[in-house]
Amino acid sequence: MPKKKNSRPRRYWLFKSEPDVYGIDQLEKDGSTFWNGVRNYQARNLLRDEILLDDGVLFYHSNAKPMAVVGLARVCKEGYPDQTQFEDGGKYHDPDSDPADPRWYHVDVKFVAKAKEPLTRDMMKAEPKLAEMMLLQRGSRLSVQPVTRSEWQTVLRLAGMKESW
DNA sequence: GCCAACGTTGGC
DNA sequence: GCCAACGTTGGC
Repeated sequence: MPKKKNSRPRRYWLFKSEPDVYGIDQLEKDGSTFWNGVRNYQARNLLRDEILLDDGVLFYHSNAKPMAVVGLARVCKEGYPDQTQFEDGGKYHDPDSDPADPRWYHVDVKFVAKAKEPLTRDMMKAEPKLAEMMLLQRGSRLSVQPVTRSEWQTVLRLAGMKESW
């Protein structure tokens, strides 16, 4: 069972998405979306237990030209079961997941802002303050990952974005 | 519980 | 298109 969610200072995250599948423009148009289809336990634990209402989300385009942080979102609904795991024949169907104890969770995020210019991976790599960022580490594949407050502030500054909530 | 084989992610 | 790094699966 999910542990009790205590109130705590806002935390920061980076969500990866392939723009061909779901990009920042689509999020801007939709206003908000559920971040579904994550099938990795480490990411699941974050989505279910750690990522809370009003947390900040950097929207990153992976497998794209350019690879970049392209916008800002915020969590508008905390972890709840991803229904696509129960859709028979669906792409995200997991026949081993028990509806009484769902295996996969997701959150909803709301569009906040688009970067004035995409903050490219190359630009991020050139910034010493971001050297420790998980995104930039070799072999880092987690699609939902934590970002430190200092990294968050640096990224926002470089991308010309402001928190507006 | 180990680990080889396999599948996927995602930068290059 | 390649392939390194990871995660998962399944035989033993």
